[in-house]
Amino acid sequence: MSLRTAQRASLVDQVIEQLKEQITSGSWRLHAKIPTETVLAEQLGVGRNTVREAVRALTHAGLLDCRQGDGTYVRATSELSGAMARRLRTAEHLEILEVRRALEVEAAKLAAVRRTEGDIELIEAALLRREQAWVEAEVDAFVEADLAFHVAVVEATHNRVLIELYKDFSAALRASIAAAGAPLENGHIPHDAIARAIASGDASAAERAGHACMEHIAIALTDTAELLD
Amino acid sequence: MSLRTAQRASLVDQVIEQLKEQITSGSWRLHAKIPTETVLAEQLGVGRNTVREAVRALTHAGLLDCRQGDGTYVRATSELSGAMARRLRTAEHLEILEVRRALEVEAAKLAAVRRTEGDIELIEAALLRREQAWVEAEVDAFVEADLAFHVAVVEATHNRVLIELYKDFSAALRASIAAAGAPLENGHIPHDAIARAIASGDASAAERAGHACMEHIAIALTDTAELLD
DNA sequence: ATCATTGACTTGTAGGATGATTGGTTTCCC
DNA sequence: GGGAAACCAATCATCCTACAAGTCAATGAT
Repeated sequence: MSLRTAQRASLVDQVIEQLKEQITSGSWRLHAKIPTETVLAEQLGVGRNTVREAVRALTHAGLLDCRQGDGTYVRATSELSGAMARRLRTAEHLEILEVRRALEVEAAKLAAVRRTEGDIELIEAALLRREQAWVEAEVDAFVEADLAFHVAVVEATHNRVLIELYKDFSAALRASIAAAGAPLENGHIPHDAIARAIASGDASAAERAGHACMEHIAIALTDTAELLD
Repeated sequence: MSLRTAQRASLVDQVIEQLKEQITSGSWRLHAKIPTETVLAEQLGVGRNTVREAVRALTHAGLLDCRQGDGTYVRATSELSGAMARRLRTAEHLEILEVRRALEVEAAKLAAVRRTEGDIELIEAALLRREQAWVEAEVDAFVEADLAFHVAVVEATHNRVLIELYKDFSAALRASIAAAGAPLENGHIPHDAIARAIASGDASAAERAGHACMEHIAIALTDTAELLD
């Protein structure tokens, strides 16, 4: 047996896990204020120092944000999204797009094979919201629904590593999109072909549709870049 | 060690910075035992709780390792992929492989188009080291050269986002491989086809070779999994 | 209405007390 | 002498109280 792989979870580590659970599960939303240290200590049945050490660890990891005299807030929903956001901010759109292509095309392919009925429903619901926001020209709702669609596709792969990686990525993406000003011309990009291919379980069609989608975005990107010149 | 009592940042953050400084500067080497909490508190002129919170933050980040009743040791000299490593530790090999496939196939395709002469040299050098380690049956050197090869391919894309993402990923991968015991049967997997396709600038050949490589690994994985049953 | 004051609440820091765990030392028995 | 058990000191783990410092909103005087 290997040396100390399974060491007894310390109290602080348990608290860290529970706090992370609250964040990732959505019980504590982004920018929400979490209970005070005293309350948390009571609820979790541990001392305030234990809570503090856990909160400090998550603060250093970028998930929480403590303000003396005010409270503690959720800064990010995952540990990587903070670092990722920093990274993406200085990156070129084309570079980001190439990574998206890598992840999303593979995701579409896998999703076509593994999707459940529930996955299909989620994907189509997001697609519907996306189109509705498109005809109503609601930028925020459109971006949100667009990201929700892609996340739903990735979740249909049931690959936890891929899902978490992509969620971090898309969270950073949202910031990037919002900062750059969302180009609503992307509305006509054929997302429905992806959804259909996944629903029908056709992996190669899903791959082709994913590639086509990314190709459209690449073209839209270069178009807007030319417009800005 | 010098101790300052500036007040601009919080005390804990200052202590975190000073501890990190000791680690990255090399004053505390890898696997070295660091002073006890009490001593650190005295040296830094802060309370023991402050030291504890700082140590806890670095422990959670993967830089330190606390052992009750023994002491605290330096576990790593950089926190680049602490979160990623934690995540991959609980993941299935197949899940990780699917993400690798997504990133590496796209990387091979892009590298075929963008590689410079220098990239080709690095790739082939890594390939050479890999084969040499294979015939000499040196496990550590083989794993190192194998990862170096893939990193070199990714770097040939000249996509900074992809490069950093993959580097974090592969660093975590190394730990995972080392923990699982490297299956040296993977030696026969055709990496040279990827290298040739990239050198000749044939993107679709590179894509096919990348897929083939991942396919081989997948088969090797399921084989070893069956052997373990 | 405006603005300074106050007070409640919250996080930041300090330090002590006690328990749990580890590693080394000593002792004791054979 | 050798080995095992008991012991002890060092260290981290947790909890506690106390106070400092910061924020925010209600209060009340102007």
